[in-house]
This record gives sequence, structure tokens and C-alpha cells, in this order.
Amino acid sequence: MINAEKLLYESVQKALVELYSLSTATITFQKTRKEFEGDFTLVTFAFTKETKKAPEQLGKELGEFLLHHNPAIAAYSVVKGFLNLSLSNAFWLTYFNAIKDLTDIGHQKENSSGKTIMLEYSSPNTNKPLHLGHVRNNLLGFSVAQILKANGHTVVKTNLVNDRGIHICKSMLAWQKFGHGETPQSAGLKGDHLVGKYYVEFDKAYKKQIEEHIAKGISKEEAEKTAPLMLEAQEMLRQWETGNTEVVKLWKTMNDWVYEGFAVTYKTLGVDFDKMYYESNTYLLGKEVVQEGLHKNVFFKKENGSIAIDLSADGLDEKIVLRSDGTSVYVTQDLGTAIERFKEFPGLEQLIYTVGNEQDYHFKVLFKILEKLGYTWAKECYHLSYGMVELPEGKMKSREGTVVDADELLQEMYDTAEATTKDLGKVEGFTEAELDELYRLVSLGALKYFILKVDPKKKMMFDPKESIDFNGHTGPFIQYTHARIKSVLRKASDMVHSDIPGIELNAIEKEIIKSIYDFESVVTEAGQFYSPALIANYTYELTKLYNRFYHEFSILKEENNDVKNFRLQLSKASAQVLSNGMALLGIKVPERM
RNA sequence: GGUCCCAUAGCUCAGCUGGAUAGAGCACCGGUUUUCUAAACCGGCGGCCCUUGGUUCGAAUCCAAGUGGGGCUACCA
Repeated sequence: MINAEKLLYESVQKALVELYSLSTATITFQKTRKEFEGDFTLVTFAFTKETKKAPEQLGKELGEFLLHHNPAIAAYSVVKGFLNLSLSNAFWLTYFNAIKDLTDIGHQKENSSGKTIMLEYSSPNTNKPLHLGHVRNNLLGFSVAQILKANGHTVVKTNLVNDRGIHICKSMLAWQKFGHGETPQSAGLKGDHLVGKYYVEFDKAYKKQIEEHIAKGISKEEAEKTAPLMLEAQEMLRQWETGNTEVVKLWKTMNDWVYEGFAVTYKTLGVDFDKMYYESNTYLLGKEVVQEGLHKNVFFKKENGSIAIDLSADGLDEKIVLRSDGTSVYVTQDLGTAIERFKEFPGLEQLIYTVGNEQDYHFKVLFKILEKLGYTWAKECYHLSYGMVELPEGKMKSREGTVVDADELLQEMYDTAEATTKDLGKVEGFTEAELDELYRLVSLGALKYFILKVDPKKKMMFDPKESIDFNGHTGPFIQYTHARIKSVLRKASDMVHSDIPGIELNAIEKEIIKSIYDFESVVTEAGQFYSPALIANYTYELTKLYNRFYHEFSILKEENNDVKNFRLQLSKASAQVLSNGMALLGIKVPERM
């Protein structure tokens, strides 16, 4: 592939050697800011010391040299210490001809890097439906998987379902006590919502019991531990662990309800997994690892019989890895699961956990312990940590019902997409099925883009009172532009696909080609930083650029056939890049809207 | 207390790995359609880039301290 920076780099390197005998300088280019003439900029301040020349003088001499030694450089200008270089019209046209028909532009062939990466995401609890926080997790995980594939890696998407534990027993107990045999069918509720309802019920009844105890003069802490409901839930968990048939049966029934519900939400969101893990199968893993660590003196036994590791030398604290009663804690399971995965996939080169930043500390501990145990792959474990979605009132809490429910949000988005589309009245001739498909596409485009355009590391604000926009810096804006291009292409029956001859590019056409040129490096960068936001913001820039071009210049009515044909092909290539970029976000683009 | 993260326009966010006059969208005000989709385009309004020091030819960006906000600091998961 044609690489402009490399071309310039070699020329500048040569110039520095020949003009100033300077061979050790580090040369980097940046894109020329749009208020100046040029494509790439070399900052000459960096070389003033070694050459003992003023920045402007340096710029002129270098510019002059480059102009005469590199035919791809058409012009230069010097502003203060900035040498702005313009590549020739011919250079950009050659580049465009090389890429204009690529349908996989920006996407390397999957597995071309030979690297296999496991990416875990979603990992829900089976005691409540998914909310907006989970939506961010799912969209982020899915998108990062797409981006890593586009960078040539093989990606195994996994979901580790938290299907057991005290929180699950809480829903089960509340259903048993207050449910009167209610089922998703009888209640007319999605299974996950039904189970979630009883999780909230439990919390209500539990809080009431605590209050009653406190009224009797018992301390809050004591009341929380001794409330009958809590004791019953704990007893239920013990029975589950011993395999009590009745408890296990109830557990299976209610979990199945939840899975049916999740399946619907996952399908709507358009996310999927290559391999499912269930905590009910993995929660005992890691106990042998503890023994192994004890042998190696990585862990030590405390007086009360629990086993711990001292990480204070690494800036962390002491951490229990096995309780005094011999049962495992969270980190025990994660140790076991990680080791199991590397055994199961011997070629695995990286293990990524998509989990919120509230668990930053947990993963630091986990990776440090793996390292201490001598697993060399520990450094290939990565916590893809993302910020919380916050409401104006603060954090979402499932127990207290202060959450934005995923299914409700998706339905609201769908309704808005339908209403907006009908208002605009541009869907004549669409069948009912096509309309449904369009509403899904647009509503999901709006939601996904809204979430993914924000840097994953940062927390984000969501105000349920202000609906997600369909205008401006949004998914539908990009989808619309794609549909608009497709509309033009449908009308261009006489489009020729041969290479573009030497026409003169106007400023904005050149900008679009340059923007397309950037796509590949943006995909690489997004892969390095695990950041769909880079892709989102890139596609937006290209879209804005195209819309300005579309508004200022006629395509179909252009009289010069070469120019017309070029504009058609430029449009086609732009649509392709937008489509490929959006695909990396898990967003589909329509042919018409 | 310890530790980690965050702070940019009224609001939501870009600007990460130092560079030229700090950018978008929304909101608000105004304009563009006999022409390829107006979910669009153009213009206006709007900034002590939290504060103070430091490094540098150059700092929103790097370093230090402070202020404000949030997370974590369980023999819960």
C-alpha cells in the first residue's frame, strides 16, 4: 500500500544528511492544520540545535531540497518553524486508484497476524435484567472484538455468566416466598425481568426486617447479618452447593427464564459469543492453584487457617485467596479460570477482560498473583476497563431500581426512530418488514454510536429525560450520509469503473481522499488503544467532509465526464469506508432511509 | 487514612504519545431547497482548558503540590 509518511520520511532523512550531515534526528510528521496550505507538516524546531540554523531558514532549505528531490512533493511553505508540504495531485490520484474498489478497506484479513486473543465481555448476573451499564459493556466488548479482527487477529469472544451465589439465591428465595408460582408466561414478562422483580422484592423485604431489628435496639451491622431472610438465603446457597434436588431444580428453572430473556436482548443488540462459561462450573477452580502457591511459598497460611498473599511490596495489600473454611473467594476462581483458559487454548496470546473500572484493583491483584505464580503469560492479560454510565442523580443501582433498563431503552429508541422516519416521509415503497428493519437499524445506530463515541476509559453521563439525538454528531447522521450516497449511485447508470485519469482535484475532493487514506491508521490505533471511540470520531469527520462536498458540488450533473466519474467513484469509496468503519462499531448502514 | 481515576463552551463530548489562532454536536439566533435524499449545508453567539508552581524554543497535553468529584481499600461476587 502507498504510504505517504514513509515516502516523506526517507526524503527528509536524506535531506538532513546531505545538507547538515545529520543522521540521528527523529523525524515525525503531523497532518497540516486546515487553515494552512499543505498535507503534512514537519516541525523544524527539533533540528535547530544540531544544525545551528533558525527554524525558518531550516524550513526553507529543507523545503527546497525536498521539492527538487521528491517528485511527489508539489509545493512547500514555511510558517515560523513549520514546514508544510503538499503532495502532488498525481500522488493522491494514484493512491485513490489503488484503493477505490477495495471492499475490505481498513480491514486486514482475520488471522493474518497469527495472533489469537480471547476477549471476555458481558458477563451478566442471572438475577436481574440488563441495564445501560451492561449495554456499554456489551457494545464495547463486541466492537473491540471487531476492531481486533480488522487488525488481523483471531478473536474468541467469551461470556462468563455469574449464575450462582448469594445474589442468585435472593431472587430464588423471594420468588419462593412471594411468587405464588408465577412464571414469565403467567406474568406476561420477559424471564429476566420476572427474576429481577423478585430480586428487588427480596431487597425490600430484607430492608424492612433490618429496620424492625434496629427498632428493637439491635445495631445496623448486626441486623444486616441476622435478618431471617439473609440467613435463609445463605442456607439456600449451602443447599445448592450440596446439590439439594429441590433447590437445584428451582435454580435451573429460574436461570432458564433469565437466559431466554438475555437471548432476546443480545439478539436485539446484535452481540454474540463464541464460547460460554458458567460460574457454576468454574467456581471450584483455583483451589489446586492455591495449594501450588503454598508450595512455592507465594502464599502463606494465616493463624486462623485462611490462605493469603502479601502484595505490599508491589503497592497492593494483603489478599485472602482461600477462606479459613476452605471455600474459595472471587479471585480464587479467576485464577483458576485464567489458567484453565490458557490450557484450553494453547495458542492463546492475549486474554482481555471487559469489566468496569470499579474492579481496577481486583485485576491488578489477579494479574500480579499470576505473575508471582510464574505464569509468563500473566503480562498478556489485560483489563479493558471502562467508566460507569452515570445518571444525573448519580450511579445506577439495580437493587434500588434506579436503572435505565436495556429492553425499555431499546424499545424507546425504536419508537423514536419510527416516529422520526414517518415525520420525514421518505420511505415510500418500503414493505412492513423493510420498515421494521430500518427502525431497528437507525435506533441501534443512534444508541450504539452515542455510547461508543465516548472514550471507553471515561465515565459517561446519560440523562433519560433527554432522548438520544438523531441529528448532528450521531449514528443516524452517518447512516443517512451512506444512504444518500447509495441513492446517487443507484441513479448513475453510466458509471465507469476504470482508473481515474489525470484530472485536477478540488480542495475538498483532495481532503476526502486524504481522509480515506487515514482510515487504515485509525483502525490500527483503535486496536492498540482498544478504543472504538477513535473509529466513531473518524467516521464522523469523513461524513462531515462528504456532506460539504455533496452540497457544494454536483455529481450527476457534472459535465466533464472524467470529473463526474471520479466523483461517483469517490462517493462509492466514501460509502465503503463509512460502512466498514461503522461495522467495527457493530452498526449497520442502510441503503435507503 | 492508603491508593487509583477524572476536571476543556450553558449541556454532552473530541483534542492521548508536547507544536501554529483550543474543536464538534446539542441548545439559542439567522440564512440555504425550480438541481443528485434538508436525518443535510452555511453563518452568528459562546472558553482564566480547575488553581499554583516546574520542565521546554513551545504546555489543555509532561512533572509536582493543592482544590473539587468519583472508584477501590471483604474470609461479597
